[in-house]
Amino acid sequence: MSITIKDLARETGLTAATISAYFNGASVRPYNKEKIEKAIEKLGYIRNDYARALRTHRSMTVGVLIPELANTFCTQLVTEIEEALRLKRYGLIICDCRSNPEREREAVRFLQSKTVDGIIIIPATDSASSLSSALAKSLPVVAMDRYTESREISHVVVSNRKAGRNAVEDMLDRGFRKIAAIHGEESLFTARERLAGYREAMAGTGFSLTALGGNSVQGGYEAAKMLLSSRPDLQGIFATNYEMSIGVAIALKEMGKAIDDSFAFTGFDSVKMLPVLCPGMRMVVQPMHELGAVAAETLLAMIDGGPVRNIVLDCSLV
Amino acid sequence: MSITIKDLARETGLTAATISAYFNGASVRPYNKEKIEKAIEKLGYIRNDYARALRTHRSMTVGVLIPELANTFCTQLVTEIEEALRLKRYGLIICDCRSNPEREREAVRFLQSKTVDGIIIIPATDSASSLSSALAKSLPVVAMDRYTESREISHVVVSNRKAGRNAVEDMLDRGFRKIAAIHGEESLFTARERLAGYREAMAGTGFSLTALGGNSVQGGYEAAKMLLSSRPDLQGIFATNYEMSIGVAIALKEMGKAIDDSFAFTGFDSVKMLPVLCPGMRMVVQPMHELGAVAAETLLAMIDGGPVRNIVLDCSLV
DNA sequence: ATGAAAGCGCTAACAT
DNA sequence: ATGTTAGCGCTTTCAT
Repeated sequence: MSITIKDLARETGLTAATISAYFNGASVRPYNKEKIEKAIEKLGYIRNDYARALRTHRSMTVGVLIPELANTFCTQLVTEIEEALRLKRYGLIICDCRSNPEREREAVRFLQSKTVDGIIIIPATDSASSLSSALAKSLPVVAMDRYTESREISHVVVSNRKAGRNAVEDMLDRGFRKIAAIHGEESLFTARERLAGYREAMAGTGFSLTALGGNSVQGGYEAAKMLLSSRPDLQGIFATNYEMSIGVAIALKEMGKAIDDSFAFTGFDSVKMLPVLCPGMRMVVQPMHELGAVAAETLLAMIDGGPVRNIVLDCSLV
Repeated sequence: MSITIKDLARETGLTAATISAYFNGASVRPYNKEKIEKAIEKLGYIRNDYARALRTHRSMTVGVLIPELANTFCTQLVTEIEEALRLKRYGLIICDCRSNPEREREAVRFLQSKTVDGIIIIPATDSASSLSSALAKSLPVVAMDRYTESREISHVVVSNRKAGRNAVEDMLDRGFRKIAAIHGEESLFTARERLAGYREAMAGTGFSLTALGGNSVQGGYEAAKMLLSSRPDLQGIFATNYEMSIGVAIALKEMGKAIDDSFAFTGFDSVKMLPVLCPGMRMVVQPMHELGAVAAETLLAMIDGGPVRNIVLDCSLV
C-alpha cells in the first residue's frame, strides 16, 4: 500500500525502532541519519498520523467547530486560530454545523472519532449539551464568542456589553442624543449583551429606540430605512453586528444620509467593507487576532493539564 | 484511556470481533444486538477512526483544500461539497493555505498524514506541483474552479469564457454599446477567461475598455470611479468577480449612477449582497450547488477506481 | 545508538 | 452467529 516505516527500515538496513527514534528526536548516528533522510526523500515517506496517534494517544490536531462557514466572523476567527496552532505544530480539523445543534452534536463525535486532542467551538446555542460526549471523555474544550452554562469548558469572549456601552457613550459624547439601536435576536448572547450596553449608555438620556435587524444585511437595511423614515429627527444609529452594519450603510447611502455633525453611525466588525461603503463612520472592532491566539493558547494549556479559564477581551472603537 | 471495543466486549460478554461485525452490518443475534447497543449507550463508546482506517486503508474522510477561508466563493463551495459528501457518509477535513503554494504543499501532506481517501482542491496556482506527494501515491484528486496542467487529476470548472461572453452579449442585445470590463489579474485562470469572453463579445463593436480591479472590493470601487469619471459616455460595466462587483456597486451608488435605460451593470456571483445594494443589475451566477455535488461525486467515483474526468458547467445570468 | 518485542483499537480471514 | 488469531503502522520499554 503506502510507504511505511518498515520500507525505510529495509531501505536503510536499520530497524523500525531506530527510524521512529529519528522522528522523535532521539540521537541517531549522523551516518544513519543521513541514510534515513535520503530514504525518506527517495520513497516519499509520509508518516501515518493514525498509527502514531493510536500509539501515543495524541493526534496533534485539534477540532474547530463553527456554526457557519459562510459567516465571516467565524472564518476570520478560524484563520487566526489556525495561525496560532500552526506555530505549535498542531493541525486543524474544521467542521461547521449550519447552526444546527443536532449537527453540532454529530460534528463533536466526528472530531472525537478522529481523536482530536481538544476542541475549539463557537457554539450554535447557549447550551453545551452537544459537547456532552466530549466532556464525558474530559476532552479539553474552549468555547468562543458566547458563554455556555458549562463550568467544565473554557470561554474566550469579548466584553460585548461594555463594547456596546462604549460605542454609544462615544456617540453621546460627540453630542448626538437621539440614537437608535439595530440589534439581533435577544436569544443570542452577543446580541443581548450589546443591546444591554446600548441601554446602559442611553439610560440617562431618556431616549431609547430599538429595532430588530435579525443579524442580516437585509434586516439591517430594512430596519434602518424604517427608522430613518419614521423618525426624521434621529441623530444616530448603532448596529450590533457585521451584517446589519452593512445593511445600514447601504440604506444610508441610498437615502443620501451622510455621516456628519448631524448624524452618526457606529457599526460592528466590518473592517474591510465599511470604510469604503461609508467613510466617516465608527466601528466596534473585535480583537480577532488576540481572540484566536488566546483560544489556541488556552486549549493547548488545557491539553497539557491546565485549568479551565474564562477570558474576556475588550473591543476597540475605530 | 478511552472506551474501546474491548470494553464493549467485556460489558456484553461478547468478543471484539462480534462487536466489529455489528458495526459493519453483519448479522448479529437480536438479543446481542440489543446488549451491544445498550453498552454503547452506557459507556459512551465512539469508534476510533484511526484504528479503523489503519486496518481498512479507508478513512471515509476526504480533504478539502482551499486558498482562503475568508473567500466567500470558497466557503460556499465547501459548504456544498460537505453537503454532498455527508450523504455518502464521508467526513471532511478542511484546510486553507492562504493562497500560499508552500503552505498548499504542506497542507496536502497534512491531509495525507490523516490518510484521507481523496482531495478536493481549489488550487492556489495553475500548477499542480503542490499535489505531487498525493499524485505519487495515486491519491484521487479533484481540482475546482481552475485548471491545472496535470492529466492525473479531475477538474470541475465553469465555462468562464462563455459566461463572460454571454454576459456582455446580453448587454449588447439590450442596446448598450460602450461597455467596460473590470477584471482581475490575468495570471488567474478565471480572470483571464472571463476577460477573454468580454473581448470575444465586444470584438464586433470596435469598442474595448478594460481596467484592472485586482479582484478586490477596493479595486473594483476605484476602477469603477476612474472609468465613470474619465468616460462619462460609458454605457455599461462588466465586473468579473464577486469582490469587484461589490466595489462597483458601491461606486455606482455613491455617484448616483442608476441602472436604467442608459446604463447597465453586470456583476459576478454576489447573490446575497448585490440585489439589495444595486437593484436592477444583472449577475453571472455560478452553479455552486452543482459544482460541489459534481466534484464530490467525481472524487468518490475516483476513490472507487473511476477515471479522471474533466467537467465544465455553465453559469446562468440573473 | 540500535534491535527485539509488545501493543494501541480495530478488522478480516478462518474456524467453530 | 460468534470466537480465534493475526496484523495495519507506529511507538515504547527493555536489552544489547
